[in-house]
Amino acid sequence: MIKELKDNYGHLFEDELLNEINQVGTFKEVPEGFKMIDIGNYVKAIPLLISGAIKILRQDNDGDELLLYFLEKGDTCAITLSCCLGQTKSEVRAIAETKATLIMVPIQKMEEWSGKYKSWRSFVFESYHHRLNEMLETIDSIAFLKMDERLVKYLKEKARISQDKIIHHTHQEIAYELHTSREVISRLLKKLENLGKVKLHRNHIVIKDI
Amino acid sequence: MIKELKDNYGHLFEDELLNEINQVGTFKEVPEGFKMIDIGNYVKAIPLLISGAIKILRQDNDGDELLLYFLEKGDTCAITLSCCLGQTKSEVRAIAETKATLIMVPIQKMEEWSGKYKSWRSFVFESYHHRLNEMLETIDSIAFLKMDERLVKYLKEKARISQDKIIHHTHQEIAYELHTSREVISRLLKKLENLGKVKLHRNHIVIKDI
DNA sequence: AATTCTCTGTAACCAATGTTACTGTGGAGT
DNA sequence: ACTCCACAGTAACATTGGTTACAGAGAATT
Repeated sequence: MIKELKDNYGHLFEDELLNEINQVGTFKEVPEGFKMIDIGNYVKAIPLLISGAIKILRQDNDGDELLLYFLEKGDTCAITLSCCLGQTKSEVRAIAETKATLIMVPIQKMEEWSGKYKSWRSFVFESYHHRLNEMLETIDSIAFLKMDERLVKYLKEKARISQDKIIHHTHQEIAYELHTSREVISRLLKKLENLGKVKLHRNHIVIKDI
Repeated sequence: MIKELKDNYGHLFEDELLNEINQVGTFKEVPEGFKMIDIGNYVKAIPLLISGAIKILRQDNDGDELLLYFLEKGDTCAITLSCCLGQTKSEVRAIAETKATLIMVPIQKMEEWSGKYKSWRSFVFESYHHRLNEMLETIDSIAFLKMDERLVKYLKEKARISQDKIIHHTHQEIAYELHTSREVISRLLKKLENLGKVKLHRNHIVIKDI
């Protein structure tokens, strides 16, 4: 494991901390679509993402979903961190967007390292900062953008995250993540296709120029 | 100052830390409507709220506003904290919702105390946790609720924050904070009045039963 | 090949919200 | 008392997005 650790977190943490992580952390590989945390779950470990992407979703009481943001290489989940500390239930769902590898660190280390390593504190604070900004970005999108703009933003982000011009989702799946209906997404995608920005296929969408 | 400190933060911090805060912090009183931080400002001090309430607003490029949440007694602003650390500009605007008193702590102390006092770390983490949850709550409202439900929630929250059944706002002001138009608010308020839930007046609204 | 199932396309309609335009009204200032 | 002005009421209309309903096209299964 130590190599992946160094490659991804070596510039952040001192050797001593890297060694500690290496000792107590467990390496984990999850397939695409793997449900890592569900709403109401208690969190037992802090994930440090090595590769791949995790999507974080919010769900209301009626089961309606909304995509909040993605975690990428070098990220950890700030919401998880605060769940660890407060020993509270998760307010969000985390699902592997792509195949992902991560290191799981037992939550007891969280507080211990926060006192001991300045770099760990910085990492945690930085992570919170990053996450708050992602949340603001999400709020901007749903508050200030129209659905067509949100869809374009969504497609761009998906393409970036998966490093692939082909979005492997059905219209229904996109509709869930943007919290709208399939018909609306079909309608807007067709408009984008007519504008030459995408090419629609069964089960996937090719990004051309957005 | 030490009395206010003890009263509001005595249960959180050990005496040594309280003394340090007392030494380096400056007491500040701001009137209702005072603009404490604007978008793009750099943050020079961490506010610890003693009394009153601060509203946190988001604004998009077109100047459209949206109320995010309130800070109350015992709270600090997590967004401010992360701005301090990263030395980045504020992404939000902070305005005193009521007359407020607070203690301003120089940002250098942030990192120093984080290493030194467990209680300070807990406070900061707890604060982030709280703020992330407030953000989720805000997202829920704008993503999952209709405008009439959002308005009711808004009125309740305003009444709670100001401890007053009378909301001293014009329809236009409410419209800004909910990011909609004055006409929409007037329409919905009139419905609420017809249902006997509020009583409308010029420049204020009396909450009756919501 | 026939059947079934999922996904997509699309029209028609409805509900919620935003916009335009105008009226009335209470209070402040003269 | 008169004028002015910010605020509130409201109708009519436009737009966006959500819903219903149904058709057709692939893909998978029998």
